[in-house]
Amino acid sequence: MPELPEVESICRMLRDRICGRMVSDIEVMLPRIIRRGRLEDIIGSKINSVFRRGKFICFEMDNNLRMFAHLRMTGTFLWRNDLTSTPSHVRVEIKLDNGCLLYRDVRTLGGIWVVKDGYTPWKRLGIDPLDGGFTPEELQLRLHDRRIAIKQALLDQSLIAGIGNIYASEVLWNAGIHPTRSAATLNIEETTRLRNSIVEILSSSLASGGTTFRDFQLSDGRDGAFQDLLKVYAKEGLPCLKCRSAIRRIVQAQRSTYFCSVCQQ
DNA sequence: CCAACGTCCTGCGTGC
DNA sequence: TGCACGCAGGACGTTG
Repeated sequence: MPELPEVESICRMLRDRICGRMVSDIEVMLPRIIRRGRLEDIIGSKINSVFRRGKFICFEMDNNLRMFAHLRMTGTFLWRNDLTSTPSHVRVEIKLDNGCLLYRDVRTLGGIWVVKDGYTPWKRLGIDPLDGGFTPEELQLRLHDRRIAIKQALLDQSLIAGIGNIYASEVLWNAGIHPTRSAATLNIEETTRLRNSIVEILSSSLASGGTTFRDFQLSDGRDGAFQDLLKVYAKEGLPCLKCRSAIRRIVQAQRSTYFCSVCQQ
């Protein structure tokens, strides 16, 4: 499940390959992946820039067109210099003048939007954790009136944009905060710890993203080096790395949460 | 406004 | 062995 570090890593690697290149052809194998607009409209366009907004990827074209992509659970972009060996589950092919960009998505929950005005595929997008404005005070401001569990608040993209289910558990363990705590009950010390854990974990994961995705084999996040950095996610029953007590798993809002009931209060 | 829940989708692991 | 079932979860629409 690509979260901020994975999506940012993908953007950075796509940038070198496709910026300045022209779209020569399009093939859509699964039409419902295209959520808005017609992908064929970008044929003949040159790609000016690639950037990330939360977990969305934005491709900016030279003729006022934009293509957004969201990878959801299993989406990924693969680069091929030629199409001699096509991987499975490729839903969209975007042929450029120097190779081919493949959108691969096993569970097909992801989507692509093609727009020409100021339309964005998101409703409300919260602050980016790697943005300079993401201060403890800013986080406190966004959490102080939320009575939902802090774990759920971290997953709310309209509050903070980019954290997914894996890093939500990791961040709370790092900050020593219990996942079921109401977001509004965090004091400024705890909020500061949480803010620092978010920045630290996302940054370090991003830093190791380069090695994870070398050869442009971008995976769904479970296959990469990030797996080795995880401290609690999917570690139920294993000893906590701080206190050795067993990591527990609970379900919050139909999603798994992993935590240490001793270290996290 | 907030909060909770259903929906979409397929590969894989489990149990009988 | 084969099959049915449940689980994984991101974002949005609907409902309360």
